[in-house]
Amino acid sequence: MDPRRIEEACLKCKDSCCSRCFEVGEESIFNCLTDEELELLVKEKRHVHFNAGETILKQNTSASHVVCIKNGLAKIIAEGDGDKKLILRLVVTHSILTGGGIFVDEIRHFTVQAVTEVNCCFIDTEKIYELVSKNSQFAFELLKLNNRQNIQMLNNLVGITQKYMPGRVADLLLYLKNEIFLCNPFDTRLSRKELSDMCGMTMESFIRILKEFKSSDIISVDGTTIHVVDEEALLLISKKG
Amino acid sequence: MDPRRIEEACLKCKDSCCSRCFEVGEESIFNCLTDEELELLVKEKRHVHFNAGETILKQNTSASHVVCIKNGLAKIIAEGDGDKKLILRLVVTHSILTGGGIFVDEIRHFTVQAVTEVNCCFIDTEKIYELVSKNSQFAFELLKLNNRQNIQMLNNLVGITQKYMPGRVADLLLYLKNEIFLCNPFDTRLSRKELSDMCGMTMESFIRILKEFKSSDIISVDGTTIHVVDEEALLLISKKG
DNA sequence: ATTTTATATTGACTTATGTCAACTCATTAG
DNA sequence: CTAATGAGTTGACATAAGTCAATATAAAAT
Repeated sequence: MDPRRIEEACLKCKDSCCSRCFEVGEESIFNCLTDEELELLVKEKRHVHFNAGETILKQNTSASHVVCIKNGLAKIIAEGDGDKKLILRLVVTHSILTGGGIFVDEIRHFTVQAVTEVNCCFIDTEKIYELVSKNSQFAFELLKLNNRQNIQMLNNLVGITQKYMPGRVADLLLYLKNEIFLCNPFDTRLSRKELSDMCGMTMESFIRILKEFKSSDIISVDGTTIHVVDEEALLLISKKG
Repeated sequence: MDPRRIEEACLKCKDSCCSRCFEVGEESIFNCLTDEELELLVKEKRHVHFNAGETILKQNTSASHVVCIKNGLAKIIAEGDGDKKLILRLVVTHSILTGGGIFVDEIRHFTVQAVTEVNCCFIDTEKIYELVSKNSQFAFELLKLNNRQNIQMLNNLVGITQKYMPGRVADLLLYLKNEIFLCNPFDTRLSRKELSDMCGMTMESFIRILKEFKSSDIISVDGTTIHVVDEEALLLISKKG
């Protein structure tokens, strides 16, 4: 099939097609799809733009779509009773959000909110089901994705239950630097409250620990920008508890 | 294919075959398999017996097999640094353990230990891969299983980070009664240390809360046997934090 | 520039939870 | 039968972390 067919099928969102939501050569669960399958995916998908702060997916609503992030930064929030929140992880450019329970109860188990501007596609869950049954490699990729999230959450759970606050903050900083922003002075765009919600503690506690790290010359902070000066020290703090 | 062929292929473990590790009509990820596929699964699987306390799977070893529990009770443990442990959940008769990261890094991310006597089958991971590519319904079932575990862990994570100890103990008791033992005075077979490791707190703290619940006539306890007297009260405590 | 508003920071204090040590109780070993 | 081991229980105390209130800073609005 001519690649231009795909282009054509996706007039509204131009280069935002899932086919090129990912760089050439980049790993993606869509790589394994044939042109025909890709067209099936693309045909009815919708491209949506969100401003910073807007809610992309809301917890407890029905999981009718899978979201594929073309560019931007978003946070995944588990909303508890009251106004208690836990930010599970961040999702960046080129991520796929299956949304928690698409194969179980078709309900979203978390909220996703844009941190920066976010461009993404909404893909009908039905299409995903169809692809799983048509293309076993795709099923495999989805299983992988699921597994990875499972492992990440497990590590999170162990960290949060077994480490003291400095260890958790160290883990957060390492996560932001090495897994999300991939550069060193990095601008989180996240408030102290949001950062503290990522390691399950109060904003005040988080600030105090950040201050400790600053005065120990482990990091330097300027607004929402953080510079990891002594990564070894962070690794040590993470290990020790 | 004659069902007796399967029987024959599984001489050593008789009625412990995956085909009948599950009651007739019971939901199982193996239900969707054809006789031929079932034979593939059964042909090289091995039936293993464990005594109480024995380790079935060990964290950080390579995930070469999937385990299917024919009968018995086992606990899933995430081992942290030092001797810190977190019991993630229990697995009972008719459970399947995919082991954390079979599709990602082929490493087990948790330990599984027998609480009672456990009879189970070890199925080669390769066979699972083969079935995923052959039978899309099976892939679907695996995705479901994965999703369910993901959601359970998410709820766990939110509970542990956002609830005070009484709420977490209440959740544990409700979980044991309604999801694991499915009867009311139930014998957990678990020590106080193990129970406390399930809700991420010290044994001493756990005992104190259990005492509170006893003196409030919410539960009664006899050794490892617990009787939930006032479930409404537990639900209330769980809600309130 | 000045007011307003939200976020960040700091300090004083409270409390939930962990730590340590003593003691009870049941079970097993000698 | 006693000793010994280990789990369960309790109390006194220490501390990590949360709460509340005050202040500082930055951002936005007038």
